[in-house]
Amino acid sequence: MIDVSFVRANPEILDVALKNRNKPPLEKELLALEESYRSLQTKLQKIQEERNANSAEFGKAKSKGLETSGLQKIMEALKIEMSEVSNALNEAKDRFFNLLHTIPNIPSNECPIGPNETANLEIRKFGEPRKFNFKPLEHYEISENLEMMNFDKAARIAGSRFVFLFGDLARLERSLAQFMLDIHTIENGYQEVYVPLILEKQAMFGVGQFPKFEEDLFKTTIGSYLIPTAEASLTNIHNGEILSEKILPLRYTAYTPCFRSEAGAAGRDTKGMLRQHQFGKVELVSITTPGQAIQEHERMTECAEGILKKLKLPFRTVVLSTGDMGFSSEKTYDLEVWLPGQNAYREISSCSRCNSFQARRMNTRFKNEKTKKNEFVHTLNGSGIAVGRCLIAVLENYQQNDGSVEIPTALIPYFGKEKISPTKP
RNA sequence: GGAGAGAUGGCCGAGAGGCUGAAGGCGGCGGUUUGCUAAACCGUUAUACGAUUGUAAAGUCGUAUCGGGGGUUCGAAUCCCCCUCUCUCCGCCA
Repeated sequence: MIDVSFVRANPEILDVALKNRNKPPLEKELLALEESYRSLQTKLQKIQEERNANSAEFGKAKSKGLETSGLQKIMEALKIEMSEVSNALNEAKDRFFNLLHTIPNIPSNECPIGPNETANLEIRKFGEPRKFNFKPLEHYEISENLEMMNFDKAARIAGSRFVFLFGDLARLERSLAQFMLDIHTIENGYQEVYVPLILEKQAMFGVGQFPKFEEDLFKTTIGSYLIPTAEASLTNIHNGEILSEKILPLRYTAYTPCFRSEAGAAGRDTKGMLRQHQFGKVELVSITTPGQAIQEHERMTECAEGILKKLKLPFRTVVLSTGDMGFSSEKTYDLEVWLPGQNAYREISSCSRCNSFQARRMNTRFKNEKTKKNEFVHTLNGSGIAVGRCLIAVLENYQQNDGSVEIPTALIPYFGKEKISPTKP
């Protein structure tokens, strides 16, 4: 969540930020709610102070065997007043925090301002889209010809937006994940983590999934939620902790399935496995000091880009505009991979800098060595990268005229052979 | 799932209605002694929020916090209820 004292000290900034995110202004309302809850809090504290003083008095009088009925009357009156004020305070607090918790992060001024993805800014491009001497197919056409990807069978038993991968395609998914994890752990210094896939409400709140985006999550019968990304599990590793500055930055990576209800996506990307309720993703998370965050963001983005480069998949990197950014982010780079079958660049990784927005929600701090004060850490997350979409990209970019698919050179040691061919000719 | 025992500061651990934000120890920080290190000794050492002083650094006062929530009481770390988690034993199980 945002820092309210910052909002108070810097008028206008919040409303401008909200406008850039296509949201109505809230600053006035937020500050008024805060004011009303603060004044009630002060009032309650004064009553408590009086109560404590009288109570000490009462104890002394009692031990001396003095008359206490007068004091007792005062205390009883105080008690009633206290419970009234405290009820009012709780209501005011709820109103204030309910609003605060739904306010998105304030975009950095490095971000292009614009209403949606059309305002995103391309900052670099890698690779040239391959020239085909035949009409490139979409990934599901290639896969169905190979008879290794099946949506009908999945729909029959799991519903829409699920998929079966068979044989070499299942192996491709697995080898891509292993390839990515090896690079991030061995070359990029991330620690591999095996994580819970079901998290409690509190943890989802910490990373900003809750309460505003609850409908995007799958809820279990015990009231917990399936993770929509390993970011949720990894970022929460240090939930509630005070870290030593010396150990920062911390870098974590995990390969997990991700579960998304895709509540608002009805009708979008319904063909193929571009948008599924369940997909594999290798995630990168860094926890840093405020001073390290900007450089770490660049580094993390380069780590994600490195995967696409090694696989020789053409892509471009864009800075998301204010209107296209996620709730918790102050700046986001998207990597968009070239899909010849679609003749378009499509998102395959998203690297976000969240400053203290998540840390404040999780209450994750570090002790500043110089000032000896506890400060909120900064958190960053990025896909390193989405495995399901990467599989699509490999299929479409490496498809051959005869229906087979070549395996990128860097992946051959993981995949075990150089080509995927139809099982039955 | 059943039975029992627990949860106290950075860590260990006392406290069993008021004098307890909390003994003692460890660790950390500052200092004295010292050729250096070590040791010894002395001092200091929670967080959040509010009010207030100050240009600021910071100070002063107050409130809350002993796993979480509720209750009893003039007053709760301490008594009662509910929940969560940990440990031990039993059952079940990849």
